Amino acid sequence: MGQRSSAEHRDLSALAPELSQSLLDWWEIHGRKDPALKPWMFTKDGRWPEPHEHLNVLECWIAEVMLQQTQLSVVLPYWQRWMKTFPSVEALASASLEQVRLQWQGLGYYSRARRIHEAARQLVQRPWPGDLDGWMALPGIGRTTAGGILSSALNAPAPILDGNVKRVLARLYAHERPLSRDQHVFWGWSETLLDRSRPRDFNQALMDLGATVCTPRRPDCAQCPWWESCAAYASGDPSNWPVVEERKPLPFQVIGIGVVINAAGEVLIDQRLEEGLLGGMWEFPGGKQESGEAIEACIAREFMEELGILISVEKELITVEHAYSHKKLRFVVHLCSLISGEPQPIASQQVRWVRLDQLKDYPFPAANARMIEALLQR
DNA sequence: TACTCGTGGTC
DNA sequence: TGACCAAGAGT
Repeated sequence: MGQRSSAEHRDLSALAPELSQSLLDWWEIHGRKDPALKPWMFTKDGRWPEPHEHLNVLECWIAEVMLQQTQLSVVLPYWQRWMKTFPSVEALASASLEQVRLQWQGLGYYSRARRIHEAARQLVQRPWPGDLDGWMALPGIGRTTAGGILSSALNAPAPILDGNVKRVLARLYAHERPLSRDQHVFWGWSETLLDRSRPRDFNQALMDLGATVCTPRRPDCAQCPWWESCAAYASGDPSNWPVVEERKPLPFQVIGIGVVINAAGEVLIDQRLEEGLLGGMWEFPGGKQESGEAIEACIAREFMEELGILISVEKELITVEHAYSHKKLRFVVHLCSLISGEPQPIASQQVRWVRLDQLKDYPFPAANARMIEALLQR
């Protein structure tokens, strides 16, 4: 398969009005228009908004960020709780980053929480953005999120390009390269097809189509309003699109973790650096096992290197397997005792002794939450 | 461009 | 049951 230029794709711009109409007709009947599913998309009296009506921009912004790489059903309870805790941008801006992280705990991609907090602190100091570039200048908001906010809340004519839309477009045009490539081409298609008179409804319809009909596996083309125009359908097997990326196997590592308990019954935790994996989250200290190294030796070494203390490593508490986006880890967790030294934040932001009943006040990543559960049930 | 950055649903 | 993949952004 050689290089293809966008000029080799069909030009659907002349057909855009017709495609938009058939998509919106489908959406009126089959779209995910349920206030229990995405409440930020509805008016306060529970109606789908008319074209001239605006929605709560804060609610849409928070939802759009939470929905980055995260499924609708997962986001909903987080969004509900978040809007009760931080009902205004002032409430959000005046909250501590720690409080914000606690609300985000379990959602993943934790830099999103830090960036929302930073954006809120900017927004209470100056007027809110009025256009795409203004929104994109805020931390954590890229073109899709900005377009989502503007089209959802204000019905402004801004295109979007999320995973659903990319898949639909890749099939519609039978694009011959993986979704990670040719971003400008996909953006051009999304903008070409966008219904300028109903951008809110159109964008929602396009995403709903991808999520419910033009699905990754076994697309239900019999229900698709665009089947007659779809190049992938015409090819005979639409599931051949999008073209699959070649994927590398996840690297695997064993991590030794120590739960040090002192005479007062307190446990030692540390806050990770802001940069990198799980930035700013709290954890039980530990680190990578080196080749040929016993796990007990690994844990003792990590505590000496990263906290400057000597510990004795005792019995195992739990082993947790956890897959991140780009690596797979096995955490082997041992109970430990302090022999000598005062813990120092050598490789972390801070270290702290806390009682077991205080652990719930600290944001922990999912793998650590399982360790805490084992510790509390011990 | 290519890589990092989480977690849970789904088959 | 491991692999794929979600309303992507930042660097």
